[in-house]
Amino acid sequence: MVGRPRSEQARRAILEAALRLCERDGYPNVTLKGIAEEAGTGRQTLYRWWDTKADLLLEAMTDLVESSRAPSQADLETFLRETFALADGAVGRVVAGLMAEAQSDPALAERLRARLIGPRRDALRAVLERMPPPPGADLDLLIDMIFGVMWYRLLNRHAPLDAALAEDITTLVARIGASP
Amino acid sequence: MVGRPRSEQARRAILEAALRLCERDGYPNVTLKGIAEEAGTGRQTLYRWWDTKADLLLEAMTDLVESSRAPSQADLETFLRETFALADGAVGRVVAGLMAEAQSDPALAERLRARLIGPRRDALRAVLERMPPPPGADLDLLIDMIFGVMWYRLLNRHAPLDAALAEDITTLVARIGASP
DNA sequence: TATAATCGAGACACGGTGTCCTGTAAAGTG
DNA sequence: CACTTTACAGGACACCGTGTCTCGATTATA
Repeated sequence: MVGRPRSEQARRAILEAALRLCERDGYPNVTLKGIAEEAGTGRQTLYRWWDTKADLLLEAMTDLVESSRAPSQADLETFLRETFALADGAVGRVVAGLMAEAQSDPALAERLRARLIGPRRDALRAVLERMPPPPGADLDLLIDMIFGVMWYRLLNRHAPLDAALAEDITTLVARIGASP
Repeated sequence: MVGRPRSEQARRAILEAALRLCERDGYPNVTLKGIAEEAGTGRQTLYRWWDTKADLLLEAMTDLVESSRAPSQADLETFLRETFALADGAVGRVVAGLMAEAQSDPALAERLRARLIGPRRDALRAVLERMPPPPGADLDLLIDMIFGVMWYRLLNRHAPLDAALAEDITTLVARIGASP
């Protein structure tokens, strides 16, 4: 086990090419063949390091989300506004594509939960617990309802993910906390 | 414009074959070629009447949902329990597959909203408006949160869609209605 | 220098899609 | 009873993305 080391340059070129193509053509229209050509790399190099297109984009997404990590010390409305702003753009389309693909790939579904969805749930839980006063209701259900709205709108696109939604949700959560 | 009429027998055979294969292999693993073979029909017959696999399954789903239409005169908890029971089985998997495919097919997304999601939203709205007392909060947001949980769990599969969830949501909605 | 793992590049089989064609069957019309 | 029109089952075909394999060249360690 010595050999030539993995080229970090090739890895970055591939991930950046994948993101570029996702923005231009949309996640579902991106192919591994196209990524290799856009990155100027051999196709085998992709298959050596990632199992599928989804696996590759999941790595690109985690890199991107972790780099632009929100302070998370914020209050609920700020947290939601920043989360929705991220989800409303190209990142949201890619993540929606990953969720779509996870419907036919249980292993991807597992990684998606572990690397993206789980951590975001933990972050929202921390924000809710720090609220004055913390809502008395079942926190898990509250998280499901808040992120449920986000995913529902992200996938079904019947309404926007904007600052108004962040405000409305915050108001509603406050009402729940205020009731006996 | 006279000619041989469309074979209702072939139509039913195709839709039933599609549902059978979805239960056996899962929606994403079903192919138009496989459906034609299972139904004992020519492939051109499928392409003549449906544009895509999703289009075909959407028709099968609407047929099925309309045939097993819930009374909808029920209270919120009953309505949710019946809805979740339907979504928790094979129907839910197919619908999740349709939503997944809609991420790469805007026309399908449109039909999905018009034929399945929209009507269910209307039904839930009617139930909420009939509640004593009707929740004062924004009904659209409430619908988004309730069906949001359902879709979130249906797609992400981190928790079940069961009677307990129906009860918890009903309790939470009652608390919202009780607060000023 | 020898070994080992990488790199870009291309060839290949496989499978699903969507179109086209053939011969046959079932309706309406003269 | 012909004639026209459309649907039917079945097969052939090109197209495209996937995933595996091979090749010679490159870049590290021992």
